[in-house]
Amino acid sequence: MEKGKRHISLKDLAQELGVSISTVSRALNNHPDISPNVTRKVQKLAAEMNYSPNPLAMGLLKQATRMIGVIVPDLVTHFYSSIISGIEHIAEEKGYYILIASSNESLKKEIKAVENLMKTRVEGLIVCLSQETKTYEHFDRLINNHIPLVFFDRVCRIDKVPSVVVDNVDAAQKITSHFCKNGFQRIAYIAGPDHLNISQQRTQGYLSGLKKCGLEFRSELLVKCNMSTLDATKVTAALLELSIRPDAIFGINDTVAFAAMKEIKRRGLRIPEDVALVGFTDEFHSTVVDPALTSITHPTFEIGQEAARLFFSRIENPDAEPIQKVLKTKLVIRKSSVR
Amino acid sequence: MEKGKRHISLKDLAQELGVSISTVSRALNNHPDISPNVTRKVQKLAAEMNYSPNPLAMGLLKQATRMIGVIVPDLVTHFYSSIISGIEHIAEEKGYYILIASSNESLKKEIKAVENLMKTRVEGLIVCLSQETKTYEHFDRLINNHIPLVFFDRVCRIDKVPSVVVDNVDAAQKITSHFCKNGFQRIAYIAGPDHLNISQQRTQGYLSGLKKCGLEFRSELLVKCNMSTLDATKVTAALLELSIRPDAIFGINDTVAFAAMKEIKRRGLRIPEDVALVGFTDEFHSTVVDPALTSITHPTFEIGQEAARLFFSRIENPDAEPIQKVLKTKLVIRKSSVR
DNA sequence: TTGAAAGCGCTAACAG
DNA sequence: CTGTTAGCGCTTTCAA
Repeated sequence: MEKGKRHISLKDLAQELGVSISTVSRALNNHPDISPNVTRKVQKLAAEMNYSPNPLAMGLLKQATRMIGVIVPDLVTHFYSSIISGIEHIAEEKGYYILIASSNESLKKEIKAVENLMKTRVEGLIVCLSQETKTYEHFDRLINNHIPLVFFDRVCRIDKVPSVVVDNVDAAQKITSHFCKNGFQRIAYIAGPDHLNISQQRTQGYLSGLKKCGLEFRSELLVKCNMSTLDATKVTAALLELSIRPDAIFGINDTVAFAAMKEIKRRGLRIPEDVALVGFTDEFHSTVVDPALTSITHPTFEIGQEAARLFFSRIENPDAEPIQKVLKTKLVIRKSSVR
Repeated sequence: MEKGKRHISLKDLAQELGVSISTVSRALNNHPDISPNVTRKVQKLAAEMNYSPNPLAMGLLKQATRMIGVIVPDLVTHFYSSIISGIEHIAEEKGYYILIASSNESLKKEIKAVENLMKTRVEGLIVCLSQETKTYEHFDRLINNHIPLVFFDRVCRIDKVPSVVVDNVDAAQKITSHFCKNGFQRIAYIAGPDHLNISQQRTQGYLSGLKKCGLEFRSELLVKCNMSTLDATKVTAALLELSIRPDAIFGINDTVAFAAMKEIKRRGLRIPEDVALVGFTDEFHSTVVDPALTSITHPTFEIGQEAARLFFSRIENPDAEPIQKVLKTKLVIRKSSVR
C-alpha cells in the first residue's frame, strides 16, 4: 500500500462494478433515478471498501470546506479551552471541523491568524479579541465580504456581528453587593484595559453595585492593570499600601485574582479576615486554592456552544440582524469572602 | 461581493493579464522558462489582488493537505493545551495546520476521532492514548498503511511508532529520594491503571527509589486509582485511615495530587507536618495551591515541539527506524514536602 | 517562452 | 435509469 492510494475513490468503485462514476455518485446519494438494485450494490461495495468522500474534492466543488476558524487569546487557560470544547461540540454535530489559532493576546498575531485562516478557506471565524485589539480593520474586511463571523466574551462591532457575552454588569454588581452584605466597606476593584468591553462593563457593575449599597465611590480603590500576573501583583501591592487599605478586593479575572491572592498572603495578611477576595474564575481553580475563592463562574462550555450556534445560523441566514446572546453568570460563595 | 467570489484564482489573474493560466502558475512559482517581464507583472498583480493559492485545489492535486490530526485525552487541562501549543509552534513553521480532537479518555471516542480525522485527509496523527486504551487495532491500521503517526506521553507500539515521553522512572525516583532525604519513612504512591506506560514506569521508579534509600516496600502504601478526582479522593481516604498512616504521599498526576490535597485538608491534617505531598503538575497550579505543591514539572511545550518534529521527520523519511525521545523532568521543591 | 490539455475526486446539467 | 461532459483551482506534461 504505497503513498497515494490510501483512500479509495468513486472511480475505484465504478471500475470494480463496471458502471460509470456518476452512477456510483448518485447511488451513494440515494438519487431516486437509480435502480434499487444498483443502489444496493454500490452502497454495499462502498461500505466494504471503506469509502469516504474526499472532502477536498467536495470543498473545491462546493466552495465550502466545512471548517471554522477559531481565534482565542490563549490556548492554555481553562476558560478558553472549555469554550473551545463547547464550540467543537456543536460543530461536530453539524459535521464541521474547527481550526484553532491563538493570538497570544497580541493584535499582530490576531491579524496574522485571520489572514492565515482565511487562506485555508475556512467558512468563517469565531473570535475572542486579543487584549491589545483596539482597531478592527481586519474584521471589517470580513464583514464587508459577508464572511460569517461571531465574537464571544471580548467583542466589537456588535451592530454587525453576532456575539455571545456574559452579563458583566450584573456579575460585578453581584460581587459588590455580596461584599456589602457581608459587612465590607472599602471595596476595591482591579480592572483591565478600558477598551475591552468586559472591563468597562464590570466597572459599571462595580459602580452601580456601590451605589445600590449606599457606599461612596473612592477613586483610589478602582485600579487598572493589563491583566498580567506581574501587573496585577503590582497594583495589588499598591492597594494594600494605601493609608487606609481596602477590606475587600475583586479581580477582573483568574490571573488577576490569583496574583492578588498570592500578594496578600505574601504580606502576611489573612483572607478573608484582613482582606476579602473575589474573582472571576472557574470551578476547578477556585476550589483548589486556599482559602477557596468566592467567584463568578462563567458558563464556558455554553458560551462556546452558543457561539457555534450563532455561527451556523449566520451561515444559514447571512442577512438576519446580528443578535447578542447574554448569558448569566453565577456567584459561588466560598471562604475567601465571608467573615 | 457575493458568495462564491471571495477568493481570486489563477484564472482571474490570467484573464486580467491576457495570458494563459499556466503562464500565471509558472510565473508565480518562479519557473525559469517564463520571461522576467511577465513574471514581474504577474507577481505584481497577484500581490495587488491579494491572491493566495487555494489549498483545496493543491491538496487534491498533490494528495497532501498540510494538516495534522492531534488527539488528546482532554482539551481543558493545562498539560495538553500546552503540548498542543508546542505542536502548533513547529507545525506553523512548516506551513501545516493542526486539527484537534479530544478522546475524553474514552477508547470509543478515540477510535472515532482516528476515523474522522482520516476522513478529513489529514496527513497523519499525533496522539496521546486515552486512559481506556488497551487495544491498538485502530492504530495498527494506520501503521500498516504507512500513515505517519507519533505518540506522546501515553504511548504504545514503540517499536513501530516514534514517540516522546518523559523519563518517568527517573522522575518517580527523584520524588521518592526527596521524601527520604527529608526524613519521611512511610512513603505512599497513588498510581494509575496498570496498562498505561506512565503508570508502570512511575511505579518502577517508586520501587527503585525506595530500594535506593534502604526503605522497605509496603504493599498497603502502593494504591491504584483511575485518575479521576472521585477515585483519587477515595484511595487517599483509605491511605489516611491505615492503622499506621503514611507520612508522605505522591500522586501520579495533577488530578490525583489535588484530590489528595483536598482530602488531607478536609480531615484536618496538616501538609507537610502530618502528611507531605508531591505531585506531577505544572508550574501554575503548583504555586496557586496552599501549601505550594512540590512537584515534577513536565516540559510540556517541548514535548509538543518534539512530537511535531518527529512527525515531520516521519513524513520526510517514512522508512527510518522509529525513535523514542526521552525528555527529562524537573523536581521543583516547594512547601508541601519539606518539614 | 508560452499555451493547450489532462487529471486530482466529485457533482450536476444534459443526453440518451 | 444511466452515461457523458464540464468544471471547481491548480500543476505538469506535451506541443508549438
